[in-house]
Amino acid sequence: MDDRNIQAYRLLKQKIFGGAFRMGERLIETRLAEETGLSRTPIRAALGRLASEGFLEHESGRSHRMPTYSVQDVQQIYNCRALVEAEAVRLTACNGLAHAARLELDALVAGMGNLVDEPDELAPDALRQRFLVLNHRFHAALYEACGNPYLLRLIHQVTDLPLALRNYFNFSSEQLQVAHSDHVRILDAVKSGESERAAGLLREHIWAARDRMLPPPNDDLSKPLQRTMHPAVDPF
Amino acid sequence: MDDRNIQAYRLLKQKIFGGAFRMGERLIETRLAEETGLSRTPIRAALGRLASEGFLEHESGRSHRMPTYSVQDVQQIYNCRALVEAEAVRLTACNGLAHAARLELDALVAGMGNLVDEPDELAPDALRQRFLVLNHRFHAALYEACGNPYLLRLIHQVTDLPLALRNYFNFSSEQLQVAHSDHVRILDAVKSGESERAAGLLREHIWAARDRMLPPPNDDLSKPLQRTMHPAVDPF
DNA sequence: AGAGCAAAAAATGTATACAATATTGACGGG
DNA sequence: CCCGTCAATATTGTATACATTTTTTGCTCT
Repeated sequence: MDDRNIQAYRLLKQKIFGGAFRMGERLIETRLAEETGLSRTPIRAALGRLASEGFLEHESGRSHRMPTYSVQDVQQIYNCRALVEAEAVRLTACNGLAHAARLELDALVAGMGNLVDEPDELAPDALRQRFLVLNHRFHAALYEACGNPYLLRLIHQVTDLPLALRNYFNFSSEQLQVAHSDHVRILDAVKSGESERAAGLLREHIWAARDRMLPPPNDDLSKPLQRTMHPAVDPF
Repeated sequence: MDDRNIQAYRLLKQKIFGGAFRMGERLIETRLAEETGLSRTPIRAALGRLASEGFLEHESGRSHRMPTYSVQDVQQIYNCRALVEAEAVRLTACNGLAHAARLELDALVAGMGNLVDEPDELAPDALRQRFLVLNHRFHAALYEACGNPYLLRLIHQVTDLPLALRNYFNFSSEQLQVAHSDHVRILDAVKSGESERAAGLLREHIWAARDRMLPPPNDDLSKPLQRTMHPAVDPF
């Protein structure tokens, strides 16, 4: 239909998370409107919403901007992730998995297992991208069953942010292997209802991801990050 | 000067948190525009932002609506509060309080102490209102020093929501007294750097508030709440 | 009466014009 | 040569008009 509001929001979110803008770059309404063929009104609404969700910065009178993240920012975001996601998985383990959820999680884990077991079937970049998408879906599916919609809201705020940042880090295939075995253990704990263990494992999993992101020893943690790669996949 | 966007946002937020709308009520753009003397554009932007922050519901083509909260919703919101606020106060205790923050917190605690010690100086409703405002500021100030802006963001999302709900619950003066002594103990723990104890006390404090909100034994926890009082104070 | 339908009214979604403000670039003085 | 000032330009903020959709109203038929 002509819900250009939704269209504009989707388009911009994809561009943002696809790495179309550099950190600190200005997102100019008129230009975006021309590029997308929409008018300024829906573009503006989408920018406002994205800013309110924390994916863009905005001060009155000036353009919306892509935020600049430092290593410290990434660490703080991952600390938030560990907090809220561990609680969600704890609740999920308490509630028990529905049949459909169990099937989906098994499929996602199997998919990631295939990727790490056959690392030569794809180019390294493509492999990483596929893994990241499956990884994101796996985490989302784990939390979906937690039963607290307000907690889910919080989770999305801090889990979607790192997606925009994945363009700034590289992962070795060993790291993917470790992540995969973490997932297996976490899912096991959830299936058997060991809620505290599941929460603990997940917390460690996120903390490990946080620490892995530390670039080569760097004096100034508040310096903006440098980008390392340009993928173009979106998990939405 | 004429940032009507900000004006509209403030005005609507005050109306929402001041209890101007019933649960489920439609917020009609043209009417709000007429009432406030602003045009539809800034009203619309403010409504969109408030919806994106979770304070209003909206589906495309229909009016923005005030959400309807059940007892279960309130419980889930308070569980989120306990989670994120306990972490924030833990961090604050680890970091240590700056001088200015310590003064402010002492003043707020003293203010609440005066209110509960002299309960007859004011009408019960006025007393409750003043206490709630000081209480909100106390909690906000406690978390401000945690050093993680992303965590602060999450906190605001779930701490501001119950403000809109305070119109649906009553508090006895004994409950205020208990809350006050909780605050004293929490602040003590923070001052002496006992981070885990501070976090634990705060978690219990929030959980107690959650359980206090349970209305008389009620079979259906997912039934919408009934309002009980009509204050008009805003802590923003 | 009450349900179903159609027309009227109301409200939202979108585009666009204009005003207010911020940004850019050129110019001149220190 | 760098810095500040001022004009030119670009961009955002706001109002408003119109198209589209939803909601209400009134009527008919059972």
